[in-house]
Amino acid sequence: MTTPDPAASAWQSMRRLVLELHDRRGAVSEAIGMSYLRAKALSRLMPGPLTQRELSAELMTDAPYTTVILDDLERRGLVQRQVNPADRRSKLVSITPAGRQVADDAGRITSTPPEVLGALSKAELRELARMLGVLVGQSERPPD
Amino acid sequence: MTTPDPAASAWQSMRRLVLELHDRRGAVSEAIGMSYLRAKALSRLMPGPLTQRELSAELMTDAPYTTVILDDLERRGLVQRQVNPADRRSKLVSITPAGRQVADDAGRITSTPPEVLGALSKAELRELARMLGVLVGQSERPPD
DNA sequence: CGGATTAGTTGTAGACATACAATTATGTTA
DNA sequence: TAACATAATTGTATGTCTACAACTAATCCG
Repeated sequence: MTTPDPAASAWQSMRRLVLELHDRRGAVSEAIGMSYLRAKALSRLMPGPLTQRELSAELMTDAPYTTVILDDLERRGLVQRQVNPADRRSKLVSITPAGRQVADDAGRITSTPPEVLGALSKAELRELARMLGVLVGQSERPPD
Repeated sequence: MTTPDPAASAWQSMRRLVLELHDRRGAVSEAIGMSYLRAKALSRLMPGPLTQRELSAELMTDAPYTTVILDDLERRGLVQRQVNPADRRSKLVSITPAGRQVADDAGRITSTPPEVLGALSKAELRELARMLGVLVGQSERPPD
């Protein structure tokens, strides 16, 4: 027997839960009638407008494909592009009310926790959420 | 302020950690020179041979695409197909030593926990691993 | 035996994503 | 102003995945 490494075990369980046992990405695509990446683009625009360059970075796509995605979303009336007054080379992409509607539908699916979380007590869930919150916070913080 | 739901918070943090902050799928594909799905196929064959039908179910792919994937993996010398002596309609797919090598490389990348887990104490990590283990176990168990 | 079922293969079509080259418009800087 | 850099677009090529239809071979069952 190898000594179990709790960090490795936790990480592998997390991956298994998110990527396999409770993957919601297919359900999202089906529910809103567009690819997961398009849904992700809408969700990134919820807090406020972004330039295409910024959106490219969020989605990890190159500029040409970002154009393709936005052409699609704009045709559907879910986003708007307008020239950035501060730098007329770039365009600010903003989400429309219809786009918010779709993003909300998608968000409802992805963010609803799997029922199985009920297997833990309220106290355990609070502790779990706290620890995972720390990990997210630390991951977002640039390393010192 | 809405009352924070710890289950929803935990789930969203998990998704964010796995899908965004520490996604390894791109790195795996790049490292081993094939798609993530092919890597996943190899990993599923590690415990032992499967029929193509069983492998299809694991990968959530239909039979024709499973054939395509296996043609590719076989051409690379990473898997072997042989007629199942117990049912000559089906074929048993087994991983080769070269395939194990590749699967190990991929596994090393996906299963290495992000350094940020060091932000939690040993005791916290044990508790985190325990709770996530419960969730995985419950998710795999068919609902009563 | 003969019909139905199952496992796998071949082929086709299309959506989606990645990558790169070339171009236009705008902005920055020497 | 001229040279260069940046943002976005257009176009092309390719890899990947999903879905379906049609087929062969083997098995099961009435």
